[in-house]
Amino acid sequence: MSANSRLTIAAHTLAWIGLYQRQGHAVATSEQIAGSANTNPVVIRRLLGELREAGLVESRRGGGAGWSLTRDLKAMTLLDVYDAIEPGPLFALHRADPDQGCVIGHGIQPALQDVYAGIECTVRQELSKTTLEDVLQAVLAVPR
Amino acid sequence: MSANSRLTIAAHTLAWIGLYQRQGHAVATSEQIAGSANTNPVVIRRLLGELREAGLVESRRGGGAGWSLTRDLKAMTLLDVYDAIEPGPLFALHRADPDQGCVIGHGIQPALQDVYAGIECTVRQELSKTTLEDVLQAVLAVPR
DNA sequence: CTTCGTCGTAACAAGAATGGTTACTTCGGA
DNA sequence: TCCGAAGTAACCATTCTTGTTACGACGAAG
Repeated sequence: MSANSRLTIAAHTLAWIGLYQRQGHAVATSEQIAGSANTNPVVIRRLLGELREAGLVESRRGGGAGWSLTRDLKAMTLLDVYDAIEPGPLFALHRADPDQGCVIGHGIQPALQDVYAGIECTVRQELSKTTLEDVLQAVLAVPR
Repeated sequence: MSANSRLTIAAHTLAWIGLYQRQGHAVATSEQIAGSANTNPVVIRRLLGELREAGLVESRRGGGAGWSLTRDLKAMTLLDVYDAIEPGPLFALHRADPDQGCVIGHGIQPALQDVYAGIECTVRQELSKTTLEDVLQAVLAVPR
């Protein structure tokens, strides 16, 4: 499906900020997070920008600049993150409209739309069951 | 997520062949299906090739060539189709391995893998609930 | 045994999404 | 005023999907 790693990087980022703040730091920088996630700071800033628009994080500029959470990890689910960074549907319909003169071509889109809607609904339910706090605890529980 | 329409086109194709065979025809051609789905015959043949490898359809060459189902639409679920044409996972992990020296970097992949596995499991369950016969009936039930 | 329609498949191009990188401007505390 | 980091534009490489053309392989029909 050509899956991307945006949800992964976003979860990584939020867990990192959350842990860092618990260690007494006020803000985290994109460079620190990029170091942990092994990617480029601009990639992190782009993602954090979308998370900020969704109200999950906020940023400070100037001296002592960086990113911080707007609420506790317990009050943040993977669905919140997913909605913040993934715009489109899981499955796409036809690129070009099918032949409406054909019985199948005429009815296939409404028929599949129902199925797809049901699937997206269950995915969203599943995502909403896991908080970022759950993720952080699972991370810390991994033996080293 | 850059969703594709492969599952849609495959379902369209199978429903089309199924209906066509019920109308008394032995085989369907990629050109006929492409006309209904409003795409190119080669696109259909490529998809049908993958469905054939999964054992859902078979093809005949030479005179009177074309495609036919290997079993009834009732015995074919969207999960069978999905497995035949979608190789990868729904969500990807990091492109480059995260910093293993960092607590988050070390534990994030196992932690997220569990979550992702659970989600894929529910998606598969959901897909397995719908047969291609269900799809065809839903298509035929759409008012024109 | 030739013809013809269709499969099978390679090759290529367009388009979009993702991710990485560089570079520059803007902010605001020290 | 200085400086570190955000904000953001621009560009590129890669990959996936889809569409398209082209051509060989096949096999029934005549």
